[in-house]
Amino acid sequence: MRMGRKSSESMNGANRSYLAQKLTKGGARLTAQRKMLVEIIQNSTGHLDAASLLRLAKRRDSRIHRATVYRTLELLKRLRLIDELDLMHLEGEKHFYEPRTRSEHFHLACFRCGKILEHNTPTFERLKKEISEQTGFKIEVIRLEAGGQCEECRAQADSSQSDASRAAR
Amino acid sequence: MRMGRKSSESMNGANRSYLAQKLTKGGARLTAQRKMLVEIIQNSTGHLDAASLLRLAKRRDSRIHRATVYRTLELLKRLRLIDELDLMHLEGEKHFYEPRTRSEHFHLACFRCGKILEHNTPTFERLKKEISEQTGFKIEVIRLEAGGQCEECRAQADSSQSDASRAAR
DNA sequence: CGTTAAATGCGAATGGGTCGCAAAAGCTCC
DNA sequence: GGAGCTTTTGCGACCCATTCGCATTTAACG
Repeated sequence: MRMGRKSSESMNGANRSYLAQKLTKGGARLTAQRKMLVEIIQNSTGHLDAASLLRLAKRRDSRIHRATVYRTLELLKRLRLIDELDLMHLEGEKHFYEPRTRSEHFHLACFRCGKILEHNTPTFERLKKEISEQTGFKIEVIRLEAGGQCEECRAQADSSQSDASRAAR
Repeated sequence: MRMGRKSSESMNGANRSYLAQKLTKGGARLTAQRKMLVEIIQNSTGHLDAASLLRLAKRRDSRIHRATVYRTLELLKRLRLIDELDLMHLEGEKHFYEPRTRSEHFHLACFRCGKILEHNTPTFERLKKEISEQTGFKIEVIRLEAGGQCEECRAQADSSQSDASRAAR
């Protein structure tokens, strides 16, 4: 393919075979673009949207195309290597992505300051189990998101006007 | 305004004052369009998207505009009269809406047959409480959605090919 | 009723995401 | 390690849900 890259970069042997295994199982090919995109996602700290991912990828190889990013995200989603988030549409309709390698958690989006908190409790695990048991539904993907006010913003809000008068209009 | 309507329709006095109260609290005006849209949403059984809502509204008054529907949905969301759902993007990126009058529940979207199940358990309530207690976050909106396979589709899937080979590519 | 700020209709614009196609690159098998 | 077949990529046009700016209309309050 078009990318003259040294295949070292920041991927070690172990990671590579893991990815290769995941990607090639079933017919998906391990292309330079896919390797690069997965690397970027794995190494990123925050929550990436498609446009940011494209921007970062273009820094390594400017020839990569938007469509490839979207197609790769779709693939990784199907393979369960990443999760797709909406983050309560705090920043419009775009989606965010995070690797599934980290431990499970859900997201709390502060409507005031825009901060995204990650959290988890054993009750979430229990809830998932109950859902399956009670409904017979096999959960493949689950997304829990809340919007509201973080602790800091709450403190500020208390000394300001009421929510109701701000909400209407 | 442009709509020559008898203000009776299917809204009774109690509902009307409830809406009037909710809408006018803080400056929002009780227009004929808003009353109509809220009525349609309240009386609808399934999950409405903006386009369906517009279609239904046009049946009552063809002059209502798309933008009004979107603006009203935005308003109702802010006033907490409706919840916005993504339903795991089973049908593209559009949003669905449901009145908050029904009791709380979350949604399970079957990737196979497209069915949307509604469910709830006391553990969900407990989870919300724990989130607030543990993080200090004040939850204003919460959305729990799962995607996977419903009981019926699971039975069928068992006698068919494996998930993995279907997912890759 | 008259006034005035808010809401509507309109159509153009935006923005995230998708598609069809020809060229290019992985994979497989020898 | 190259031929040959299949998947993937780049590309740009396209799609679809949603938003915007502005002139006109209307609800709400006096």
